This record gives sequence, structure tokens and C-alpha cells, in this order.
Amino acid sequence: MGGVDGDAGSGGEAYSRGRIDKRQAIVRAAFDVFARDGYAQASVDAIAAAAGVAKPTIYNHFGAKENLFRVVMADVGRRATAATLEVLGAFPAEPDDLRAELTQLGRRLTTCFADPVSTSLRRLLHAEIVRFPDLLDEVRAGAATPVIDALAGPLARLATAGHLQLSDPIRASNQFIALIGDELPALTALGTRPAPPEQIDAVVTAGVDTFLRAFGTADNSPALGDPDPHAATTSHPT
Amino acid sequence: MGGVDGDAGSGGEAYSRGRIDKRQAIVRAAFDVFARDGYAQASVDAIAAAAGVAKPTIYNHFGAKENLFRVVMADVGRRATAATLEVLGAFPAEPDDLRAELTQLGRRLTTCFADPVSTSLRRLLHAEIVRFPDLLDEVRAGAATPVIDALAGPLARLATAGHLQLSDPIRASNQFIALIGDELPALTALGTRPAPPEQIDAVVTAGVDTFLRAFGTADNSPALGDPDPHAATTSHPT
Amino acid sequence: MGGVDGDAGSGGEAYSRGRIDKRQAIVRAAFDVFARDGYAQASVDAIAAAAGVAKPTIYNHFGAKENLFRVVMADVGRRATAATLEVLGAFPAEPDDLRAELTQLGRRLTTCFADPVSTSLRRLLHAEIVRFPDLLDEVRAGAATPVIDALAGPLARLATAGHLQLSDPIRASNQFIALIGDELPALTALGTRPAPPEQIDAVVTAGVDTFLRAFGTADNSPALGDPDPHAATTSHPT
Amino acid sequence: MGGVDGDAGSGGEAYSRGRIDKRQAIVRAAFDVFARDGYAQASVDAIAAAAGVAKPTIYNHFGAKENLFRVVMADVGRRATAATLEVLGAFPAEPDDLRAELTQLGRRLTTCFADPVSTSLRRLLHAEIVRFPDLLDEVRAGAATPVIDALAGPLARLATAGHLQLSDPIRASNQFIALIGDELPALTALGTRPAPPEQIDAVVTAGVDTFLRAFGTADNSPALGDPDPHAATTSHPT
DNA sequence: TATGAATGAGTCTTCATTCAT
DNA sequence: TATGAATGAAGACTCATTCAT
Repeated sequence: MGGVDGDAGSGGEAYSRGRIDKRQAIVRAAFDVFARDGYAQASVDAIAAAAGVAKPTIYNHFGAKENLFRVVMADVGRRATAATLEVLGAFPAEPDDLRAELTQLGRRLTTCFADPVSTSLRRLLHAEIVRFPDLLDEVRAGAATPVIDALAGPLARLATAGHLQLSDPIRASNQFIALIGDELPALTALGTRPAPPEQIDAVVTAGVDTFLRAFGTADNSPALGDPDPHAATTSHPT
Repeated sequence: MGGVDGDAGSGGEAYSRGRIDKRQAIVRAAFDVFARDGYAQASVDAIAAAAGVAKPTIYNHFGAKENLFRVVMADVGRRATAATLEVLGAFPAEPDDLRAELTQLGRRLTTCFADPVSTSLRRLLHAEIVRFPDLLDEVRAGAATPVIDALAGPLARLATAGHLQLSDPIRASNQFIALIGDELPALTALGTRPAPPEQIDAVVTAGVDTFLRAFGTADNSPALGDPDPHAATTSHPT
Repeated sequence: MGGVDGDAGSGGEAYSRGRIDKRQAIVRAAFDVFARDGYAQASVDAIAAAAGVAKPTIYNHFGAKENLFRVVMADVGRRATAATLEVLGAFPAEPDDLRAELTQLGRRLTTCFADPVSTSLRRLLHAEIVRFPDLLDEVRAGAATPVIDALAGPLARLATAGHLQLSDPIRASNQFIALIGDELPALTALGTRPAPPEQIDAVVTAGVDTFLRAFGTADNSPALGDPDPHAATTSHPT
Repeated sequence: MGGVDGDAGSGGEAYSRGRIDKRQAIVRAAFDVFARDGYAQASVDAIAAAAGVAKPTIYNHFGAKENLFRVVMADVGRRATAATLEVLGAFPAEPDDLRAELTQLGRRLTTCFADPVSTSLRRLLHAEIVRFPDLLDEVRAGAATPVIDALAGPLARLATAGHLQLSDPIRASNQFIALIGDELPALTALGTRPAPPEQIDAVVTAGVDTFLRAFGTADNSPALGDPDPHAATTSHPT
């Protein structure tokens, strides 16, 4: 829903309008069904029905269920990454209030991570990594790594500007993501339940606080004790 | 329910013995097959073959595939948690060198998290959470929450003793786990590939360092810049 | 229908009565369906229905349609050969009236060759030789060659006894078969229509006459011109 | 009906030319595919691909697969018959050396019968006779019967001229064909393997010898025992 | 309890055929 | 006429589950 798809680029030659529409419809429907039922349990029949096409049309376009799955995953991976990168792109170069900006960034990122598309993608990836070992690279090439890198840039800039004290921006980027996002799976039941926003907020706030305690400078300080005691009990990854 | 624990050793050779050992053999074999093929694709035939029993025997014991799956997941969850709690139990009450002890703890925990049993469990959980929503609670009741709690205890004690400066031990516990473990899925291809130990070590060391920068006191300080520059490239969760 | 099957031998170990019965039923039914529809068009569903079993039972027994086909063909080949060999075995060692005996042999052989089982087998063999190149050897090992050999023996004996004048019994055996049987496919529409017995008789009589004109001795002579002029128009191989 | 003949050359490269050549291309390609895969297994897709046309083009021309098959079979039947009749037409009216001429005729006929086009035609006929009972008449009308007749003419003339001693030329014609050709299927694996020319030669020589022993006169006699002992083992029809 | 055998339901895939251009 | 695209029907094969022993 991030409005990412304009670039197309996946197609090949000059399809007729109708054809490309059906292809799109199939891919969208397939993702829904895969997300709901899992790869193995998702029947091509169900996908065809959901897409409003006849079953052979799917085979005309994708050849086999496996292939369709790969296309769907790559497509969704691209969309999820694009949404996340958009969020990161909005991070200001010269933040007035670093704590506030980082907190807002964290909120937005967790929203991305908790998005149904993202969580379904993650679930399918976990579920099918054994059957499709190469899928991870395909999807991640356009998913996780770029995100880390895209955050490392601003962090490095902030360090150079004296607003942060860190020597390895990539590592810090990973740690920021970890601090604000690691509890998400537990909070959202692996993405199947919407988490109470206050709980997510609490995690993000606490994560940013810890991050700044570790890497902040005099600029961004208060940090008087822990910023707040809204407990929002949590648990570990699953 | 037959009391599966302690010995760990996920192996899969010497099944069969007295009488209820047959039930054991089925559960062990079933986990292997589920881990390899996923729930839907795992055929009861394959499980029976792997367990060295006839198919109806499985139905005599468990009634239905779904049931068997629940038993298996609960069993494995229990085993995984037990191993992790054992590691946490070994954390000394009065550590001489806090940084060193936390680092060792981190190493041991990542070893637990990267264990084939743990990662398979996590994959299956992600894969089947939609079909078995209650599974999460069942497994987590005996998995994640206790782990976080078991780590919060010592942290609180350390805070009381003045070795750490933190107000919410549960949160800190979660953050410690996040800092040392969040990159694991990326490093191990969701648990399908063994990660180079140096890379894991680097992540753990950096995680502990950040943790101490945020929560440490004069006791445990060096923190001279970043502890080390062994890059160990990383990426984000998936 | 020649009553050949007692020897079994195809089975393997100790099947229960019911199992072997079902297996037999499947093989019989499969042959009927294959003969009617051809290999490709014969649906396993149809075979299952004809055999009165469920489809998976067929797969339990034979694993795959292809396998079932091979078993069926081997089975039918065996039966057809056995029937033919029985006919040949009945040929008297010391025939009183050689012409009469050869004619009777010819009639019986043509009956064998025109038998529905034989003709269906032949049709299926022709139809599927490209897809199953090895089938020919399997079936023929127990079909054509032994028949030629079984006829060559008596012919050689007759030659030794001075009743025939020939030097290559195998060749003569082939030629006898050719003379009495080569027109059968044309007369029976490749085995799909019963040929008028008089026509077959005429072919056999003429074939035996030619055979004796070529290889006979004074013993068996009349051969006054052609034995009869009942034209029975014929045609060549198809 | 487009007038297919003479040039033979079943090849399949240089299709395409003016306009109706597309129809030709389809027919040629269809035969190749039918011959390879059988009627049922030959997909219209494969035929279209082999012919270099789009699938609907086939339907524009022939309406249905069944129809295409009939056209192809009639076409091939015509070509095969034409080739055989050409051989028979070359038989001299007044042979100098009857044995030699018959032998040469036999060789040429067996070459015709063993031709890939002929054997494929025969296989398809056997395979589909049940589904297309009328096909036999269609194809044979222009195939077998004329051949027998075309041979019966010269034989009758030879009898009249005193070079042969026979009263039923049609029957003799059939028997000649049987004697030289009946072993072909066995020797060529139903036309799927090229038979060693020596073996075919041996069969033809022996067949002609037997034919002349039965119907020859003093003219063509030697027939000293069997003409040669090059064993060339053989077997019976399939 | 343990098993060999059997089955109804469902899955992926292919095919002959048609429509709109 | 020629074709890209779409489809209803059907086929091989698998699976979770149940009898009868």
C-alpha cells in the first residue's frame, strides 16, 4: 500500500494491456493466498479463483506454481523494501531534535516491519527457506541489506557532524534496527495480530533511549534515568 | 506428554527400545520430517518410515497429523527452552569481569538460538502460525518469555549491586537479546547455514559493548572507542 | 482364454488372498481398457472402475501407470505365447497324413493369432513401441521366438525322417508361419473384426499347399494344381 | 487433396513458401509428431511448433485434431503406396533371369516396407484402429490392395508365359509378399531399428527360393538345396 | 498396540478448443 | 487467413485417514 509499483521493469516485451492486467491480478491474488495458506497448502485453484482467471491462465503466465511463488516473493520483497527505503529517505540530514527524529523514524520503521505485506513475506520466507534456499538471496538482495545501508549513511553523517559517537555505522545501523524492532514478532504474534500502538511506542522509545545512551553526545542528552516507566511487558523473538 | 527433556541431543539414530519408546521415536522422526518438509508437505508416510513404524501406529498414538504436530512442537519448544535456561542459569551471581561474562553469555545464547532445533522450531512456527494460531502461546509459554525473565533477574541484581545502571530490567533483558541475536537470522540464512563463528563473535562483542555503553557504570568501562574493527559485515532481519 | 495362468510365478512373496485377487483383477481390467483405448487414452480412473478397486490401490500395487502397462503386457505376452506353444506341442511326432496335420496346425495357429488377446497385444505393441522400446524384447522373449523354435523342431524331425526336404528349419518355420498367417491382419482388420472362417481356411490351405510344393516329398503330394479356387480375396500387410 | 507425391523425402526442414504451403507444413509436421508420440499424446501445440505456425492456424485449416489426423494418414498412405507401386511398375514384363528379378523386386519391396514413413504409418494404424475403424479402409484403399493387385498382374503374365506354374495369381502375390516381408517387423523392431541389410537379403533370397520351388518351372531351377547358409537368425511376427 | 491394504478427496498440470484482433 | 490469450474438462498421482486382522 506504499504506492510502489510504477517502475514495473519486471515484464519483458510489449504485452497487451489485458495481459499485463491479468498477470498483475494473478500475482496479487497469489500473494494473498500464499500468505493465508502457505506455499504448499495454497492451491492453484484458489489462486485462480481469487484472481478471477482460469487456472490454465496461470500456467500460461508462470509455467508452474513454484515459479509463480518466486515471482510473487520477489515482487513483494521489492515493494516492502521500497516502502522502507522511502521511510529512511525521509530522515532529515540535519535533525533539530535527534531524539525526536530517531523516535519518529523508529515508529515509521516498525510500522513498515509490522505491515501485513512485510510480515507475510517474512513468514513465507521462514516457511519455505528449506524448499527454496535461493529465495532468501533474491528477496534480501532487494530487502534487508539496502535498508541497513540506507540507515548507515545518515548515522555516519551524524557521527561526522559530532551528533553521534560511533565508529562502525553499519553495526550501529543493525543495532538500531534491532533495538526498535526485535520485539515486534513477539508483540504481533509473528505479524498475525496488530500490536497495541502504545506497546510499540514504548519499545521504540526505549530503544532510541538505549541507542542514544550508547552513542549520543551532549547534544541529545536528557536521558534522565529511563524516559518512562510504561512497562509494556515484552518477550523475546521466536 | 511423555516427559521429553534433559538429554537434548536432537540426533535421530538409535530409536526403539522398550515400549513407549515407539512414541518417542515417532515424535523425534516427526520433528525431523516437519523441519525438513514443512507441516503440509510432510507426509505421514515419510514420518512413519523415518520412525520405523507403520502408518496406523502413528494414528493409534496421536489420532491425527495435526495433533502429532502440536505434540512435536510443544516437545521441541520445551527442549529448546530448557537448553537456553541452562545457559542463563550458569550466569554468575557476582561476576568478576562483567564485560567478559556478558560476552560469554552472549556467545552461549547465540549458540542456542542458532541450534538446528531452535531454528527449525522458529521456521515451523512462522510457517504455521496462521493455521495454528494457538501454537505460539503453547510454545512460547515454555520458550521466549521465561528466557527474558530469566535474564532480567540477574540484570536487576547487577543494577541493585551498582554494576549496571538501568530501571527496567525486563526491557534491558529484551534489548540485550536483541543486540546480540537480532542479526542471527541474516547471518545463518534463517538457520539453514552455519554462520562463521568470527562473525557471530563480532556481533556479540559489539552488542555487549553497546549494552555496556548504555547501561554500564565505572566498573566496566574501557569502552575505548569501539572495541574492535573486525568488520563482519551484516545485514538486517528477514 | 486358453486357460493359461496357473504357473503364476509373477508374484513375489506371500500375499494375502485378497491382495493377489485385487492385483489380478487390476491386471485383467487394465488389459481390457488398454486394448480398447490405447495406453495414453486409457485413464487410470477407468481401469480402477473396471477392476472394481479404488485408484490408489492401483498405485499401491504398481506405482505408476507405465509400470502397470509393462506388467500387463508381459502378462498377456506370456499367456498368448503359452497358448501358441500348447498348439505346437500338440503336433504329432509321426503324422500319418502330413498335409492334413499341417493344415490343422495352421488352422489352430491362425486361431491363436486371431485371438482377441493376441491381436490386442499386437496392436498395443505397435502403438507403444516408440514410447516403450524395451517392451518388444520383454514380450517377444516370451512370445515370437519360442514359437518359431517350437515349430522348427518338428520340421527338422520331418526332414530327417525324409518327409520334408529342407536344410534350414528355422527359416522354414518362419516361412510356414508367414504363409498361413501373413494375411490375417488384412482379413481381420488388424484383429478388430472376426474374419470369415472360410477365408482363413482358404489361406491356410493354400499356404500349406505352397509349403508342401516347396518342401514336400513324394509322400505328401496330390497338390494337383491349386487345391481349390475359392478366391477369398486378400490383401497385403498393413 | 493438394496433390502430394513423387518427391517422397519425408524430411522436415524447408517448409514454408507461398500460401497453401502452410497447410503442407502442418501436415508434414503433424505426421512427424504423430509418428513420434502417437495420436493421443501428440499435442496440437507440438504440431504447431514443429510446423512453425500458431495453434489456431491448425484449427482454421483442419477444424479438429481428429480431422488433421485423418488427412495426415490419407496423405501418408498415398505416398507410401505410390512408392511401392513405382517399384512394382519397374518389374520387367519379360525377365531374363526370373530368380534374379524376383530377388531384386523383393529387395526393393522390403526397402519400401521398412521405410520410416511406411512403418510409422503401420504403427499409427495399429494404434488407432479401434478409435478410427474407418481409417483402415481409407488408407488401405490406396495402400495394400493395389499393391497385391499390381504384383498379381505380372505373376499371371509369367504363368501364362510358362515361367511360373500357378493358378491363383492373387494368392501367389500374397504369398510372395508374405515370404519376403513377413519377418520384417521382427527384424526391424517394428520399424524402429534399421535391420542389417544382410539379414533382410537372406530373408528375401530364401523367400524367393521357396517361392520358385513352389511355383517355378524348369526355366528357373537351380534350387540346389537351400541357396545359401547365411543363417541370419529370424523370428516371428509380432 | 501394531500393521498391510484400501480409499475419497484433492493437487498440479496439460490439452483441445475458442475468442478477439 | 493468422495469432496471442484464455479456458473447461480431464488425467496422473498423492495424501490423510480408516478397516480388518
